[in-house]
Amino acid sequence: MNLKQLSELLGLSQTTVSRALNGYPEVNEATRERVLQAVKETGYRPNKAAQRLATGKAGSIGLVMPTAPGHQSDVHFGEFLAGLGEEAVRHDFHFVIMPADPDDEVAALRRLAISGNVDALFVAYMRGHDPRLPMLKSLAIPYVVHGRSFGSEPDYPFVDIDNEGAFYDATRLLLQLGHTRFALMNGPMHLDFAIRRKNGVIAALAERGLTLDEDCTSHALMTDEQGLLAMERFLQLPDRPTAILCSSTVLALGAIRAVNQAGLRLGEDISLIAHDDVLPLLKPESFSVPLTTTRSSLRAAGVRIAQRLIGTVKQAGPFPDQELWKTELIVRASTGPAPQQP
Amino acid sequence: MNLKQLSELLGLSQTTVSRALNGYPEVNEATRERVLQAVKETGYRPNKAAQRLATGKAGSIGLVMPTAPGHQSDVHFGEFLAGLGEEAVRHDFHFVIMPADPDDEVAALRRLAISGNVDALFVAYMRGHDPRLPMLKSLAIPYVVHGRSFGSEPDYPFVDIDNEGAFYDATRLLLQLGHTRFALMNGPMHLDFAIRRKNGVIAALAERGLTLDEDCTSHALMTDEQGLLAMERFLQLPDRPTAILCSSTVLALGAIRAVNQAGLRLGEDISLIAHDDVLPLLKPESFSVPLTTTRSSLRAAGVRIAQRLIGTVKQAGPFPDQELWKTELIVRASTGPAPQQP
DNA sequence: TCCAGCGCCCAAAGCGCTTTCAATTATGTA
DNA sequence: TACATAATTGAAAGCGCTTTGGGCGCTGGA
Repeated sequence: MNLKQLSELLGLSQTTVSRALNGYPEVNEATRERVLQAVKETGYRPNKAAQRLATGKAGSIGLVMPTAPGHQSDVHFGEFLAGLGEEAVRHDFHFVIMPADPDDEVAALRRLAISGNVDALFVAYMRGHDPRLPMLKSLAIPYVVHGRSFGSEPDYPFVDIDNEGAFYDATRLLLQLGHTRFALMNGPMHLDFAIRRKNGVIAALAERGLTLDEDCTSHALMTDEQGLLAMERFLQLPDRPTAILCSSTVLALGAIRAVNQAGLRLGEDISLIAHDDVLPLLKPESFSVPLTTTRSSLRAAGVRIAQRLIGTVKQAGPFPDQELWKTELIVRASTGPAPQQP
Repeated sequence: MNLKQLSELLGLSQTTVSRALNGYPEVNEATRERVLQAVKETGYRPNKAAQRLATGKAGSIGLVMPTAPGHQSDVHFGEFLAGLGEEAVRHDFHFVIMPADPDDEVAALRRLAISGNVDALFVAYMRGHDPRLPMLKSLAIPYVVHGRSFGSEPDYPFVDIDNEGAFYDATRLLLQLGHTRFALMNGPMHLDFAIRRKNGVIAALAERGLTLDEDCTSHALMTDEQGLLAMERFLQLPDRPTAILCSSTVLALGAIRAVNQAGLRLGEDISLIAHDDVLPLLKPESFSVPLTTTRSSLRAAGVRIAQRLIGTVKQAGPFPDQELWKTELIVRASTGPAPQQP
């Protein structure tokens, strides 16, 4: 059943039927009722491809999913998707996911954009001086970035959290507790959030005349395994740190295993603050020693970005271009006073 | 730049250019070269919507992502997606993800199918007597099911693991170790894999004249929290189980926390076998007591299903309709002889 | 010498929808 | 009554691609 058949069945023109269905005002209410009734009876559904060809709109937002054989799938990504999805479903939008080799992201994003398969793009895993930014700007398709790109002029639409502030505050808390030897367990070095978090730590330390040692910094994928490895390294240092800043509860999972294996007590021998993306799988309050965290829901960010993207496509009012969310610092049992010097 | 402009530029007809691009044989090699060259120079990309309208093919596979405010995002889902993606990227396919309220999945799937946005469907989270099956059969769009539907005639294309066999084998191992009091920590009761796993346990127990107590069975979302709760319940039973079968390493995570909190030792007081979907986040060998598991990679299943789906769309040879993968039983430290009766 | 057959290429007809431009009728207004 | 105006509806022109049904010039066997 297509438009033509439907209109013949109703004795109307395709024009009128189309208008009736799309809510145009210039069609008689009685006629519209008839059309709607017929749609119900026949189960007619407009052909999306045709609609798209005619309007240029696809009703979808696109994103690139980094993936490759051997590429670690990222829990954070799934959670973010759930947020996007939650909002998209309210507007009858869908996603087009273009899987791509992480080395090929710029090209993949461009392909996705000019494929005409999507109305808007969502971009994540931002890096410093991210090469996707100039590309996106040249592309004339709406987009929102999750995160920012350190070193690039912030003249693009984004939703980000105050990573620097979060880690600054966390560090200050540990300083107030008397800690002086710090370590940072961070995400991959090239990622924007990692850069900013590190800066936050450094800034807070600098106020007390302290510095962050290279040995006491790790940059790695945010998996529990990497957390374990990094912590083992820290613990073997001659003058081992007592205060750990950690970029994810996933990293913390491994880190804490290392602490336990070393026979140390979390919250006493070692204080740890992790950033909590509010992953349903890893609740900081369910850790055997509940975790002090800086918190900001990844999922909520997904919802918000979807809102902005869909709103823009539907021309539903202006949105603030740039949003910087504050994080919460939630104190639990994994932080305590610095142990007395032996 | 569109086909028309490109063909004018080349002094050819649209027909010839189109054929040259799509690899039809009836075009002169020299001409084809010229066309390809021009494409490179102009950066011409065919409009997907138009292609789709003309051919009816979309180059995409669709799936429904269950989501809702408050709905737990599922790590397993993300991992599976990564597998699908890995294969899709090799064939320049993409996904269309239709987010849907879990209560609305049948309708969402139908919408997706008739939207014309996808060439094939992937279906997961199968239930007993799954209502999506008859719907899919009536739909004339290729699909592959991940899992099966207990109680439905197995006359649909699927990739599944031998859940019953896996849990049968796991139970037998524990029986051989002398255990007699069993508990099963399962996924949601309505899901197919949960039903089959339970049956596997029951079958193995029956051979020794044992039964699985209702009190010793839990059905819940596969989160660490639920694992904790279930295990706490088990441990409070007057005659508490010594052998635990567990449907996921995620559940095991919580379960083990409960074991530790109760001051019991895993592999001695309590033996536990979990099913391992090979989630990168939770490696059974990295648990403080390495986990004995039944193993089958979720990601590999994703790759395989994508292969079949894409192959079918591209008419690339016949595929076996139904694949049942064996799982591996990998013994580590979380299983040991049944403790002596006090 | 003829004509079937082949190699290449083209015009034009869709695919199913939206939207512009116009036409027709009904409604006021002078 | 006459004419501008609003209210409805239609015809037809795309959107950019694929594909059908020829057409034209050559070659080679009869």
